[in-house]
Amino acid sequence: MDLRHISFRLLEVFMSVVKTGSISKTARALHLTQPTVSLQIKRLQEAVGEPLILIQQQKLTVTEAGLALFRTCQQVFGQFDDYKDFLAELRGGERGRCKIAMVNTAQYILPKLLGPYSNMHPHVELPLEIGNRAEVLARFERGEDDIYVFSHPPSLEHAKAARFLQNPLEFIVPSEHPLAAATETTLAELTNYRFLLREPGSATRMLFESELQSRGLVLSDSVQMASNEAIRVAVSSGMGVAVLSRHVLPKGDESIKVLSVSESQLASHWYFVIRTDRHLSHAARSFLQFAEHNLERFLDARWVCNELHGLDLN
Amino acid sequence: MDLRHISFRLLEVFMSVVKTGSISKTARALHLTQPTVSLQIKRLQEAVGEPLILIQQQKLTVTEAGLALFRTCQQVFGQFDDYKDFLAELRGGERGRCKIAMVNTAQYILPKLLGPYSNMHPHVELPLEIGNRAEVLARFERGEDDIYVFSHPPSLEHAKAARFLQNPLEFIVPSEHPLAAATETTLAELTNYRFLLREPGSATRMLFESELQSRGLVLSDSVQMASNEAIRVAVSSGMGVAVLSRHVLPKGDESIKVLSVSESQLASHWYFVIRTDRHLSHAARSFLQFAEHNLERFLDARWVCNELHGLDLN
DNA sequence: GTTATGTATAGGTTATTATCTATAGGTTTT
DNA sequence: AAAACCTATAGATAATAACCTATACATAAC
Repeated sequence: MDLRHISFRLLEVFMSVVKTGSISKTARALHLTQPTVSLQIKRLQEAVGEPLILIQQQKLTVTEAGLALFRTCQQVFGQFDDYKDFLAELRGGERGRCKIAMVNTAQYILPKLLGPYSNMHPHVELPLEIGNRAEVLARFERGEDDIYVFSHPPSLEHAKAARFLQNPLEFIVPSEHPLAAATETTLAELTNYRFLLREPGSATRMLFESELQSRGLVLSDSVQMASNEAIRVAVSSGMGVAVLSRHVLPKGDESIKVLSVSESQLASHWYFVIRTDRHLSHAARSFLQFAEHNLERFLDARWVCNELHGLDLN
Repeated sequence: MDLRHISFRLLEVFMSVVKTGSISKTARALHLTQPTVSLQIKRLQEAVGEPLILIQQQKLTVTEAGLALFRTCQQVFGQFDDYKDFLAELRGGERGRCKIAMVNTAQYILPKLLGPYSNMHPHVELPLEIGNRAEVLARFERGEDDIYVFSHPPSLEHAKAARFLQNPLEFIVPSEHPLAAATETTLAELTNYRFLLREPGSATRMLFESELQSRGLVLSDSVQMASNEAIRVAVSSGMGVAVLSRHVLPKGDESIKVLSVSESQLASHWYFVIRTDRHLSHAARSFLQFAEHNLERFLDARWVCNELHGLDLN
C-alpha cells in the first residue's frame, strides 16, 4: 500500500464506484468515460496491493479490503470536511487569532472595543501586548502582531495607519495647587512647576515637548515616571503637575484639578497600524471591520474620528 | 481548498516542515533540495487557499490554518495506518472471509477442520453453503465462493482440485436382512434388493451406478431419497439396502449391518476445489494451508490423502 | 564586514497522471 | 440470434507533478 501513488481524486472515484456499484454508472456520474474509471480502479488496486472490487457476470462486489478502504475514505473525507469548515470560520473571522500590540495608554480605551468584539466572536483569540512606544515599535519591526495601536503616527516603511479616536491631552494639578483656582492659565505659567512625565519615547511627552519647543518654552523641573497611574497618583499627592490623556483621567477625582489652558489645544489621535507587507489575518480584518462599524457605539462619540476606511479592509 | 491538487506526498512534506520547524531541515530529512520543499509548501498553500506557515527573520511559524491542517493530517495518516494494519491482518489470513460451498455429505467431515481453524482465527468469517452436487456446481460456475468441496472430481474449466480424504463407500442392510448374516456377498447379489439412493447427481450414486454399469448389472428396484439421514433411517427400518459414505455411518448402530462385498472396492475422494481464474482470498489460502498441515490431526488418519500441495498455495 | 544559514524565484527535465477514442469480449435481455 | 449493456485493454495526448541546478536575497553569527 503506497500512499504516494494514491490521489484524492482516485479515492473519490473509488468511493463513487462503491456507492453506485458500477463502473459505468460512476463514469456517467463523474462525467468520465468508462475506460477511465476502469483504469483508475485498476491503478488504485495496484497501489493498495489488494483487489478492492470483483466483477463477475456483470455484477460488481466490493471485497473486504475494498469495504474497509471505503470506510477509511469516508472518515478521511470527513476529516477534510471538518477542516474546510474550520477554514470557513477562519475566513469569516469567527475563529482564529488577532494579536494586538498597544502602547500603555491605549489600554484605557481599547478594551471598550475588545470586550464587545470578543463576546460576539468567542472563538477568536485576542492576545494583547502592552508596552511603551519603543517596545511596540520594535514588535512592529519584527512583525510580531497583527494590529498595532499607537498614539502618534509612526512613519515607517510597510505601515498603513488609520486614526480612529482623538486623544485630547489635559493638564492636571493637585486640587490644592495655586493654579487650581484659576479659570484659565497659560502654558508658560505651567512651566514654572515640576512636571511629571513619561519616558522620552511616549507619544504624550513627544507631543508636549514639541509644543513647548515651538513656543520656546523650557520646563523648570521634571521627573520621569514609568506609568500614567503613577503620575496620576503622584499629582494627587501634590508631587507636581502633568499632562495626561483625557482617557486616563478618572471622572470625579476630587484631589485633581483639570486646567483650562489658553492657546493650547494639545491633541493627538489613536491609530490602528497594520503592516502592508504581510497578510492581515482574517480575525484581524474582522476586528478592524467591527471597529469601523462600532466606534461610535462603544467609545465616547465626542472623540471618535473614524478613518478606518483608509485601511482598505475589503 | 481543492483536494484534487493535494497529494499525500505534499501533506507528508508539510508535516515534516511543521515538525522540524524549518524548510531546509525538512529538505535534508527527506533527501530533497530546499527549493523543492519551498515550492511544495507554496503549492499546498495555494491549494488550501490560506497561508499555512509564515517566515520572518528566518523564523518559521505555523499559522492557525497550518496547525489545524497538521492535526487533520495526523488523523488522516492515522486512519491509513489503521487500514494498513487491517490489510496486514487480511494478508496474514487472520482476518477476512472464506466462503465454502460443500455438497451435503461433506458436512459430516468438514466441520472437524473448520472448528479448530475458526478457533485459531476468530476474526475470519466462515460462511458455509451446503447443497447437493448440482447446486454446488452452479455456485462454482458463478464463482460465488472461495472454496468448493466435492466428492467426485468436477472436470471443469478454471478448476483446480486436490484430494484430501478418501471417501470409502459401504453397503448397508437392515440387521434383520437375509444378507446380514453372510460374511461376504457380491454386488450382483445385492442388486436383487431395493436400493435407496440419493438424487442422480450425487457423487455416491454416480460412482455406484458407473460401477454397476461396468459390470453390466441393473438394479431390480430403487427409491430416491433426499438426504443421507433419511436413507440411513429408512435402511434401519427395513425399507431397503443402500450404499453410503462411511463418514455418514454412525458407529454402533445395531439396526444396520455393514456388508463386506467381494470384488467391490468402491471409493471416491473428497476434493477441495478452487477456481484458477480468480484470486484466492487470503483467508481461503490460510484455511487451505491450515488444512494441508492438520489433516492427520483432525480427521481420521486412516483415510487422509493429502494432495493439497497440488493447489500451489504459496 | 564577511561568512554562514535559510528562503524564494527562475528555468528546465523527466515521469506520471488523467484523460480520451477505438476496440474487443463477455452477459443479459429481447 | 441479435441487441443492449458492461468491463477490459491498447494506444495516444496534454497537463501536471516532482524533482533538479543555479541564483538571488535576506538575516544571523562571527
